[in-house]
Amino acid sequence: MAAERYNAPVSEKHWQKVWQEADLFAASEDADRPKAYILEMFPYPSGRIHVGHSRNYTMGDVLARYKRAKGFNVLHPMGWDAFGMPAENAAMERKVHPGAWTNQNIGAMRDQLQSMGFAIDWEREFATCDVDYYKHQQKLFLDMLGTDLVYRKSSKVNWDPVDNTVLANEQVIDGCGWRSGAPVEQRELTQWFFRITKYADELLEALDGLDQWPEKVRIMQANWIGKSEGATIRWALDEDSTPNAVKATKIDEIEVFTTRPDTLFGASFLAIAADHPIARAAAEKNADLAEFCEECRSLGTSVADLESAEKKGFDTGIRVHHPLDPTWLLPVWVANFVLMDYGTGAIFGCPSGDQRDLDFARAYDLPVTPVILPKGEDTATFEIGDQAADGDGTMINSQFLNGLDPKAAFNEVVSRLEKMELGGQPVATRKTNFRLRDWGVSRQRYWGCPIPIIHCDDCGVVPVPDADLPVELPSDATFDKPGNPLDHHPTWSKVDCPKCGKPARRETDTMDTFVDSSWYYVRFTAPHADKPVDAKAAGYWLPVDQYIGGVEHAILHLLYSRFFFRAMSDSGHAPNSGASNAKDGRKKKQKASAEKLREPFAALFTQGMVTHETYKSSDGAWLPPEDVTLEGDGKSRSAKQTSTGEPVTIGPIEKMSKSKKNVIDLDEFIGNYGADTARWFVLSDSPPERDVIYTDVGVEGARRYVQRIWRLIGELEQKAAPRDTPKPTEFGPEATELRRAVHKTLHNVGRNIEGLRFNVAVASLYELANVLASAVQKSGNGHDWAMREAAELTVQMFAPMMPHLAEECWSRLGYNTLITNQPWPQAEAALLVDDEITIAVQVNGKRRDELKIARDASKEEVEAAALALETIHRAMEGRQPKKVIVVPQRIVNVVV
RNA sequence: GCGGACAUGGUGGAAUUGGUAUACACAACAGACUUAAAAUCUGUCGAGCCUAGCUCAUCCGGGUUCAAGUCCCGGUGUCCGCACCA
Repeated sequence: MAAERYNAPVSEKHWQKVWQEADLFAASEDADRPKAYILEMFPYPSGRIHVGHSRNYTMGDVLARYKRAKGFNVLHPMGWDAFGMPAENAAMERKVHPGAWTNQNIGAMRDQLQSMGFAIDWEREFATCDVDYYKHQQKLFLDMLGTDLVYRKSSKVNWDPVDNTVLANEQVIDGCGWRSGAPVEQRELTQWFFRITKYADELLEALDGLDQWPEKVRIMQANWIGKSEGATIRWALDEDSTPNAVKATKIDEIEVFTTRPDTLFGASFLAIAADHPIARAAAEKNADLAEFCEECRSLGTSVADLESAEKKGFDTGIRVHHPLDPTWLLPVWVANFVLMDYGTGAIFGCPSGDQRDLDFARAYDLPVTPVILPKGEDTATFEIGDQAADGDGTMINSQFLNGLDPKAAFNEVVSRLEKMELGGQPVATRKTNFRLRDWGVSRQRYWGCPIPIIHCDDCGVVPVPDADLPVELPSDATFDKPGNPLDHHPTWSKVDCPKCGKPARRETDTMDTFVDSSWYYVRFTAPHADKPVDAKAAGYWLPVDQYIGGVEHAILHLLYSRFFFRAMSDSGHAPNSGASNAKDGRKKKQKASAEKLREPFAALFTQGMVTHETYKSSDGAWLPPEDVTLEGDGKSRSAKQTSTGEPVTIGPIEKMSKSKKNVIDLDEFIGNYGADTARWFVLSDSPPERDVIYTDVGVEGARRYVQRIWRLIGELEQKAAPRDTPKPTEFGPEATELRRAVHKTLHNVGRNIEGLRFNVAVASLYELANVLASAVQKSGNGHDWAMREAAELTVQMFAPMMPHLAEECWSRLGYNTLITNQPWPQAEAALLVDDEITIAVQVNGKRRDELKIARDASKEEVEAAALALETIHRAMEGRQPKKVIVVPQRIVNVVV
């Protein structure tokens, strides 16, 4: 028989060409077939695709090919999230235009994706930096502005005083600018915002309906939205301690938001943000306070930095009156952990009931009064140590609240405060607060979608008229100095006011790239339409049936998209419900509600990353794996640099990233092993939602399987019955055994692909290969027919995962059709169940033996058979069974 | 700091969701084929012991249950997100 090796590079090129010429993956609306929109999060064109990236596209591709075989009309597009900072950095460092750099990267990465043999409709490809894409985005922006979903307000940015430029959080390292090293300041800029908070409740409520999303993502989003029921409480400033600078502002109270008004009698201080108006005013005449506020501001705008910094405060000297006891004065502190953006920018601290407040009180020697007595504690002996009592209990030391539980106390105290007045207004008001903030989208950068606005001295903010769209980026910008190139451009921003005709200025800020990725999945449904959304196409394809991407997008990208999709609908860009698919039963049910289709992604899957060891040379530079030679194994492993022979430090296993150089380039990989091996490898072993570690030996295993299957199919083909041999009416035991294994595997592979458990599908195909290997040695009644069936079904099973190899095998089996066009085979139900099964028999929960018995044996029969076992008797040691638990087809447990 | 996850042999992991723990793969070891190597094939492979068998093992400590890798409570460790990275 032909023992030649499968030549992957040659075959793969061939079949890719065949598919392309047959135009197999072009999608079009077809109301007669159920649709499946499979989408992987589109990539940022960073330059090269590495094996890490290829994993989620492979998963999507397997699903797309599988759904196609199941008869679905599949949309599986690809595009580029092409705006963003790396292109601008490249422009500064290498003097290439961001557009040129980006397009070059896109070209290279498209080639790489195509060499993986993905079943993508390339006709629909676009990049978000294409004018034809972002002009529609400008239209969406304007329509949202028209429906009050967009507005301007002042907001803080990280400012590098040396480079005179705005810094992203990732460009701030230990409070200093990444290029200049200068301490970062905060600056207020007027910026554009999307009113995502308008949808806070809806976005939260709708999470319940996303039952095909991972629970953890829904929880994270719910926490991010952070709905909390509480109250605002107003505290009057004590006149004697209030400095004149504060009095001059006419502010005579501090409003705090709290979720725990019940602990009001445990209050020992108020803490306000460094940017609170009172803090600002007080700092004017207090140099020490001003310095402290400045210190708070130098922490930057990142919440993570703020909250993990040491908790610090500064006593302003100002005192406030307790709302329920005007003679009780509390100090007002400025604290670095209070955020101006959240609530009212002021809190009251109850140290006994909140760990952070307690730590703060202990550090600054503020009083600690317990107000909640935990269950099981005694009033007389209860004391707060270094643990706050933040649980349930009974109110104490709280006057009229004593004896109530916290929930009742909450209502009691708020009701009372609502009736009290301060300056003619109620002292307290019930309030629902959200942690979610409006989405600031202004970026002081060149490489993004221009915000289509004109600023006129007379008319103010003027939207660019539709007829003047698109506002295109100038191609002749310069990148030799820091700051926004659009600001530096000599002429671009100069424009006449569309209203009054006088000279005016264009907005030079561009949009956050998250805007680009918030609606690309809609655009894929009609990428060449002359409006942003073709309502009919969108109505047919949406929602995305399976969205696949990294967990790192669990909150921002996905929440922004959920918002943006709603905002599009509410500003006149809704998908047309009438276009929805009538033939699909499931769709029919959705049709009624499709009119208010609000969720863009019906199902979400978050896949893990591909990781790799990192290597560092003696001078601390990262080294790519191809320049590292490994020696020994286990504890004695060592490495040296191939090119220099210098010793190399083996670092931790980390996510493949360009910056650490621990990437395996896809081209190189495909050149060595072929696309199918790459596909098989990234699907193997690790569950798809978990990280997979790249190792050469793991790849070898995948490569061996490719060759092994190729050989096995060849051997089976040689010994099998000719094509179209009629199915025998009877099969011998060998043939039946083989057929059972094949059909069971078929059942499992389908089930596991559908559940995206690719590693399990792969394992069952490995198992099947072992069965096939022994089957080729056997013969018997009907066995040659069973071998042909086995060969054909096996090839069909792995076709979604290794499509090139499958085509090659299919043609070797004598077909001149494409396996890519074959329907998914149906497993024979009768072969899936065994007549006789093996169940375990336990005594007192310990397995002592197993029992072979007819599948449909009754409980009594199973029990009798189990008790008759000699081993069970021995294990019972003469004791009488107290109880015998029989779980049909599972287990018997004898309790003695 | 806050929020979310994860932890099973030397290694990646499986376990029909509470029912025979360690499927499948990798590595290792032994053997077959070969002048030799590669490739391929076969076998062994959680630990311990008084080895026809028994005991102990799913990060650590408790609990629920006839039965726990799976559920509950308390720890430890690792990873991810935290709003201008994409």
